[in-house]
Amino acid sequence: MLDRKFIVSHAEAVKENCLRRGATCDIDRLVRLEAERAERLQAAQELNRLANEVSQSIGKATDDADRQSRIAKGRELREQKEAAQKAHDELDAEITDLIRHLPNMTHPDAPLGGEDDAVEVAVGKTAVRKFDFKPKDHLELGQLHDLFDFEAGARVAGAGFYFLKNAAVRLDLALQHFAVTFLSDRGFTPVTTPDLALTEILHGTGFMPRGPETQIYSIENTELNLVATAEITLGGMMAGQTLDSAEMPLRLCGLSHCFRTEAGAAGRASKGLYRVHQFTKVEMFAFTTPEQSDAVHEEMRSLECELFDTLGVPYRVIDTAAGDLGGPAYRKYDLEAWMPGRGDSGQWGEVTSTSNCTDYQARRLNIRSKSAGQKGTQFVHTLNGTAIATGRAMIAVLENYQNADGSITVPEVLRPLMGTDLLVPRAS
RNA sequence: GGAUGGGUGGCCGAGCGGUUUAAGGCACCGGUCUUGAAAACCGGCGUAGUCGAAAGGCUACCGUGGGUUCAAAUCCCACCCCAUCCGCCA
Repeated sequence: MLDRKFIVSHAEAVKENCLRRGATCDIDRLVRLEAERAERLQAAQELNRLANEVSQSIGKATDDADRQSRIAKGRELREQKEAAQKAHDELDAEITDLIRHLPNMTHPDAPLGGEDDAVEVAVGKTAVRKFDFKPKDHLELGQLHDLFDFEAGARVAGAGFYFLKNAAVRLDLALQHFAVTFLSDRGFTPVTTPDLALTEILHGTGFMPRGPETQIYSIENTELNLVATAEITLGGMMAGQTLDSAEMPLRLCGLSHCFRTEAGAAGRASKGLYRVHQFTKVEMFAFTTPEQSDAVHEEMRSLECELFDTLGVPYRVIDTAAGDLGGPAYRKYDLEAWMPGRGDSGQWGEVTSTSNCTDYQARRLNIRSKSAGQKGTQFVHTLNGTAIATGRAMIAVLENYQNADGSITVPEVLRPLMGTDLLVPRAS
């Protein structure tokens, strides 16, 4: 959520930003409503002040008649105050609703345009491999090694759910373990998080459950929702808190399941594990001061690179264009891994994403920071970044590390965790 | 899930319809004193909104949300959380 005063004082910039990000909002109307709200607020406060004065004078009334007349005056003032307050509250609700739909401002260096205008800013250390055989996709490899059961997943929970089996389970755990260990060693406090969160927390992080196009599963008759990412719970962890600036940046890495309805995604390239309703993810999250957030964003990007370099998976990094940013993001980098089995002859597929949300989430979640010896507080900045989403990482590993005979070499860093160097196809 | 007791400023803790401007203490910050420190004494000590050029006002906030009243930390209702005991349970 943007700051009201900021919107009013930078109306043109906000308008332009909305245009760039493909959001529609009548900023002029918003500015008018806000001016009117401020007037009503002042009126209500003034009436309340007068009413308080009268109330306080009642104890000093000299006789009963005097007392009764003061009570009558007080009652009248309270009624007027209530009316003014109600007018204010209605405007306030309307304004909040409008503001809630405004996207964050955009980093000046973020590319302009939409989905196709992302700029490639780096490539990984691992070269895209030239196969001297026709590489299989992860589903074919899964068949050879008995790794997945999508049919059973569909029987149990519907299309988009799946069972991992055999080496896939060990690979899933190994990837989680690798990511958690890697980040723990680099100053991130590992946490496991709830897989459900209150609607209010979803709103605070910029997710909109219960809309027609929602990506979120909700639990009927409750305020609970299955989380789409640990970003929700990690951000919510500090909701309403005031953090000590000296302790920041506060770095966390959270392990959670992620649930997504993928509404509207039908028909898009989504074979196998690529686009599913549930997966497991190790997520980085940071609370920083405003001064720190750009640097921490670069740090997260470089950690994501290091993770995939260490895994030996080829990837490229793209700087997402303004029109393709989600609401809360000020800037976003995606890592796209090379997936040899995707499309006709391999394609890049998004495996991680890191966003600097500046104070957009912190304002809704009311997360502030305070410096010793300084008066007042400020909203913190929040950042998130995927370390490893095991489903998509698994696709990249399986497809890139396959051999002509159908066996799969285990990436070196995962060997101690998997207990083997090579996955051999089951006897058919 | 049942019973009981609780949720008040950074912390402890009083207040239980209007002399509260939330007492008092601890912690913290500034000062006096001191060679320095401690002690003692004096002063300060929350967050947000709002008005003001500033000084400084004003408004809201005593777990949360409603209600009663001219007036609520205080009375009423609902809910949440914590503690202890019991039950259940991985």
